[in-house]
Amino acid sequence: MTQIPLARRSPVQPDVCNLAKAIDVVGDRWTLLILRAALYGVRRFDDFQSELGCPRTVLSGRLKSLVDDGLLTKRSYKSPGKRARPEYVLSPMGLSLRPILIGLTQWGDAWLGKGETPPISFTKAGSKSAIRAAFVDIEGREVRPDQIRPVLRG
Amino acid sequence: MTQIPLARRSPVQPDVCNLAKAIDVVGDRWTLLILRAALYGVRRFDDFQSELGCPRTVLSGRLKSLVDDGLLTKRSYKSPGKRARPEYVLSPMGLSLRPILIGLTQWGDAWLGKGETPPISFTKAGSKSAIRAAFVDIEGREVRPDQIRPVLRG
DNA sequence: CGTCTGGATTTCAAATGCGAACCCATTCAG
DNA sequence: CTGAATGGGTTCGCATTTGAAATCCAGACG
Repeated sequence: MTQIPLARRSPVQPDVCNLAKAIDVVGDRWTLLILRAALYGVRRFDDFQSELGCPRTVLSGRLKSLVDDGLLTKRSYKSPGKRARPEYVLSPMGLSLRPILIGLTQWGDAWLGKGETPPISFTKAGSKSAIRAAFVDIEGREVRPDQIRPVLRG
Repeated sequence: MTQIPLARRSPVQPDVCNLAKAIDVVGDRWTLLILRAALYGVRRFDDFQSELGCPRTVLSGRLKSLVDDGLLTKRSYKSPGKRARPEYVLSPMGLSLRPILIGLTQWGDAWLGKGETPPISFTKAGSKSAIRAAFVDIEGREVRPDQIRPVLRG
């Protein structure tokens, strides 16, 4: 039961599509795992490395791309008595991916979690009930998925 | 100005984390591009291929994984006078990724679109004003990003 | 001075990727 | 019946990317 009508082609060419561009930037296993860690507060090369267990070459390359693309900012930190080291923190551009990664977490909870209680959930400050990713109209009221309509420019 | 406190490690081990599991399933350039096309209504092997321009071997493999993982359903279609062919349609599991891909589209519009009008946008049925990805509480009221608090199980 | 430590680059085998050509079953045209 | 066309793949080499380990490098410290 698919509401999506058959198409031979997407209505938007991949080279104009910002979704395709976004996939180019973040659509990679390691890149997404790096962003996941960054959103949890990881900032340092070796911390990323021991968290991800990925080759240092790969990590080094991905961090560089993420900095080039503007998702991470490279800056120095200095613990007293140690030499200055770079750390990688999320820029506003990177931070604004949070809703998407939280949405993906909840998708994983729903479909891959095997019925177990999710290890992490999200609430509104001061409240105990969970929040979830959704769509809202201009006044901030929820729009159900089946109410969403794509509109092509033209 | 990062509100995220420094962490040496994510609070949730990757092998328990449903975000990490989700990334394992969809965190791949081609996989995401396939899902993008599928959400636009593409269903057939050659249509995917000519849209993505990816090697047929890769496409064949990714479609197989997506079917195995439950995001796509393989079924037959038959145009009159032609022989039966398989087509790949989104399952409910795959369809429920829509909000995430739309969110990613809007992220791309905001950060990668170079100020141009996005080629595609989304509205609520019957309305003309755009909708956006956000968080809502249990009653469907928007929660601002700075109000979000993670809660660990345990 | 020599050592330690966090951050990276070099090296090289193994895996994955790519592109092109090929295969297979069916349907249609002559 | 023969032969081309069509949609959906697989096979085959080669190029790139990965992975794991070893190495390098700069500054603090004893």
